[in-house]
Amino acid sequence: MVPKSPTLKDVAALANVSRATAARALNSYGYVGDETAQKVHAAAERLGYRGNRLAQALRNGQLPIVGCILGDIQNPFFARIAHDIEAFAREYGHNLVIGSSEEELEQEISLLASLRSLSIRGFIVAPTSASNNAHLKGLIAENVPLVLIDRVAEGADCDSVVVDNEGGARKAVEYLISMGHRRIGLLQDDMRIFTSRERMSGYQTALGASGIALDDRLVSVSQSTVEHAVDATIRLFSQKTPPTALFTVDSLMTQGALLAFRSMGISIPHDVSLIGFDDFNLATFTDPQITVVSQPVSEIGRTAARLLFERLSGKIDAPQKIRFETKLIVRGSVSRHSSA
Amino acid sequence: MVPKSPTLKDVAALANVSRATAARALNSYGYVGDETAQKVHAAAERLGYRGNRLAQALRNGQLPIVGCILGDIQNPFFARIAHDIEAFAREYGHNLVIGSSEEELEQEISLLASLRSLSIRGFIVAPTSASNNAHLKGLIAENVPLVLIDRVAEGADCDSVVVDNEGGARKAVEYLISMGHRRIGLLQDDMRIFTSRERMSGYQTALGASGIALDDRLVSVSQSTVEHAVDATIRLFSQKTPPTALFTVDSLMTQGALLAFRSMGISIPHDVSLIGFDDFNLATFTDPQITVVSQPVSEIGRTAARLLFERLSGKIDAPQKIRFETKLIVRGSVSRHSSA
DNA sequence: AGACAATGTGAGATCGATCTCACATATATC
DNA sequence: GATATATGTGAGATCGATCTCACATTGTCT
Repeated sequence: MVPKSPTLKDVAALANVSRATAARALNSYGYVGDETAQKVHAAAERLGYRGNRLAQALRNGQLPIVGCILGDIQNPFFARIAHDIEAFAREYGHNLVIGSSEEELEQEISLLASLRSLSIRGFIVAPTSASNNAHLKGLIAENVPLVLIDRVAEGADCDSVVVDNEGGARKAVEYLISMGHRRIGLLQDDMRIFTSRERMSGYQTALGASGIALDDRLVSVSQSTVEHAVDATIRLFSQKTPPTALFTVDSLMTQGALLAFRSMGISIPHDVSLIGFDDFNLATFTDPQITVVSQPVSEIGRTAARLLFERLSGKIDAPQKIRFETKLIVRGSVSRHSSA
Repeated sequence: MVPKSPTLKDVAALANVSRATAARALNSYGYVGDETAQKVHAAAERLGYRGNRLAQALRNGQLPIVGCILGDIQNPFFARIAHDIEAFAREYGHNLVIGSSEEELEQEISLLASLRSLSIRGFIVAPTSASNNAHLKGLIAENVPLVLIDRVAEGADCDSVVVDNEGGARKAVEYLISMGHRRIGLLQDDMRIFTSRERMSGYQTALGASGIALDDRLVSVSQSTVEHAVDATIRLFSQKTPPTALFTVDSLMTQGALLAFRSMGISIPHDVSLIGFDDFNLATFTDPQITVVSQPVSEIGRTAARLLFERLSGKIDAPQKIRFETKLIVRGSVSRHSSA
């Protein structure tokens, strides 16, 4: 029969002191005699005492855990973000709980409630909906440390880290237009998502500025997986007069578009030009190399974590809203389009 | 000033009953009068009472959280595993804490200790070291629910989910040999890692069976990132007599190899044949499409989670050691090598 | 009517750590 | 020597929920 984990009570008993004295000795606060402290440490060592952070948390009102609710950890962008947040949290003696909203509002709400009831210390959330955010406002109203990442939510006045989605998308589409394209397709995520709205807005603004009419037939909606993007791309390019260029709103969709073009026998950039939002591992390997709107992924997660831990350590000034710039990286997947 | 979260005490006071009665009403156990139950539920509703799982956990001795310690969440293989475990955990009312060991033994030990002191319910771990595992044996000895994933550890007698690394690697190398290759390179991870050892063993066994002498110059060690793999591949192929084929032990290394070959002007499969362990999103997109040893990623995470939750629910029979088969998927990155 | 079981409820112990207050002793200052 | 401060320690309250035991009432069976 394996004994239960040693508790402070056990340490105190072995050291022949009270629990309060043992606590003072182990945590170096208040007054403790030198000899007594040594006895307590020796007892703790002998028993293999490691403490119960659960009990600490109940007394303090907070569990040293931060929560991270993203769309899908399988998206390399979110995986990188989670990785950086976990590394940051670890440096501050915290652990990271992850939850995938899977872009479902109810699931996001449920996850937040679940983690709230664990009394975790704070949240980094990529909101599923740009507009349905009473649950986020509720957290803010209760002064729960919260940082929005990758997306913001209407009326949610708290720290946030995003990139210039609209500007990045606009530059991409402007570039395609400057290369002679007029029928530019858009591979789009759910319009409830902030980044989709912003990137769509950039797409529309660029077209509008060039006097090109919006054409709904050139926009295809896909969930953010390679598989869904393959289908959406095939739908888009099976039309009678398909686009001559495609702009995709994340790297999984870019990869899905590549697979779809291959299966359709469409050559890039000969038959169709392609620009994707967000860089990815093999973007420089594919033939041709993919032109992308890159975002500073190495900064986003870390900055969000820093903002959160600043809140956790008591910072109370106005919410910080950080918006990183993007950069159009011109590689080889765009060719000039000339109409006959 | 925002009030603190309502507690059971508040609910009991509003309903004019004791805390015990309120608890019985809200959790549907013991005897509670109908009218009393209604009053308690109405009070809870009115106060927005959501409970404190921290206090519950202290009383029960366990936090409804499971921990997942993998190498690096950015590896798509681990991202998929974490995703599936989190989804499974959520169905059982648990949350998932992740920790990246970053293939550092001390970090894995520290993470495990950290999570132990939170009294979380169980662990799924991809051990950093095949042989240094006293910390894992310690958990097992204390009957902590533990499932090893992707790798096992010597002497750690607990549930595990792996694939046939040795067999998969052997098949890959046998295939290269059958295509006439004799100088077969290996892009390898740290040899402390179980999967590296196994895949190396498969590589060696296949060469040995064909009477081909092992050549240390054909083995390059890399950490499991695209960047490191690029460097390791360049080192391997900058030799006077480089390999005519390359076997890489994970998908990030495969991608790194591709990038390295591009930068070196090496053509696949014309100049070098390539087989990678583990499939990846664009393996069928690249030109040529990459031949891979595929593992059932959609099964691994879920199976590990199922085993863990079976333990959590009281299963006490002998540890289950599951080993999935792999499959060689022949695509276009291997060509026949004929010596002049 | 009496015995026994079912029903309903509240008080307080418990989980394990932290913290405060009370008490005792030692030291410093006037 | 008296007073104030510093030092050292233990008892028990506290966090918030669950659970057990004690007590009271109601219902059933003989």
